[in-house]
Amino acid sequence: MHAVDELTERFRAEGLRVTPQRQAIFRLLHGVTTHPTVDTLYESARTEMPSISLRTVYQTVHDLESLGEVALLDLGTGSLRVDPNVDHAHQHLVCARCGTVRDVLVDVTDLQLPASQRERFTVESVEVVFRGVCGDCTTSRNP
Amino acid sequence: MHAVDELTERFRAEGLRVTPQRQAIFRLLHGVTTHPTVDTLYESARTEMPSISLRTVYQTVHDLESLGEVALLDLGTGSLRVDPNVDHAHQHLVCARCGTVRDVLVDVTDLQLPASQRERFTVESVEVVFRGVCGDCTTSRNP
DNA sequence: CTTTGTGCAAAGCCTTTGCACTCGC
DNA sequence: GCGAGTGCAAAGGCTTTGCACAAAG
Repeated sequence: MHAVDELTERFRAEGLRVTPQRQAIFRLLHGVTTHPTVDTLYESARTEMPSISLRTVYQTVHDLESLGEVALLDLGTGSLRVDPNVDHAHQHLVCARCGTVRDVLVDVTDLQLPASQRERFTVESVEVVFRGVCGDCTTSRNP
Repeated sequence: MHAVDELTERFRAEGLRVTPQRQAIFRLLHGVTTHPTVDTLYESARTEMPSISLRTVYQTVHDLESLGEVALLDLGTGSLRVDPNVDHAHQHLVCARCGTVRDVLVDVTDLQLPASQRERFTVESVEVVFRGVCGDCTTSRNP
């Protein structure tokens, strides 16, 4: 995801307005390597801007998604997660215990549809989710 | 997924009871190659058993999942889908337009975590979702 | 000044749950 | 008969939306 001032330019170029609320969200997401839920993001934003509303957070992350600045992931954890790391293709590790999502670089270009399917379905993207247990959960609680 | 009478046995062996409602659901799911939502399944069941409730459908599919007879998928289409095809590993094609889910056989055993991650995350399963546009949607509506 | 963004609260969608009754086994 | 299953309706999460006001450009 781009930095705050670059996002400001991009938003204006698209006819979108840039408010202090939006800039706070830009700042919170920039450089982050986690995958916060919308609610987490909302709570973080509230610490520095107590009156911000959940609606603003949703609208802003959707605008960011439209511009291709973030990806919104539904990884089956019950809520939307914002992935600000959209530059290079990466996949996700999802911990079944704590729900944490982590990036992992796995080359996925080898994954091709069998020839029989290739004419009947146009692939636009491939998502790979590794489900399992993260290191923290393994050490803290044995099954 | 097993046939109705085999499921009946399995359920009883687990101390679960088998009712006409459950058998109707067994019947509707057996041999199906689609991935119905819970609601679709509910509507189908109602045609032959009008008094059945949504709760029964949810409880039954969860019981089936516990026995490993079906998989419950959250593919980001907004609702749970029941996949009665759990025998051999397969992946999914999800149409971004109509939401249809289709199976596809793609060998995924080559997908390994990089060595750096392998000690910090225990993979239990790998899910691959191909997102794109299915044949029906391509022919019926060009962008 | 026009138009988009914001805050609040309400509505939506899907899934889960509490309760009393039914019915397998 | 005991206990799991059922139906109903209500409650729970998370996300979206209608409205009136505020503020960006």
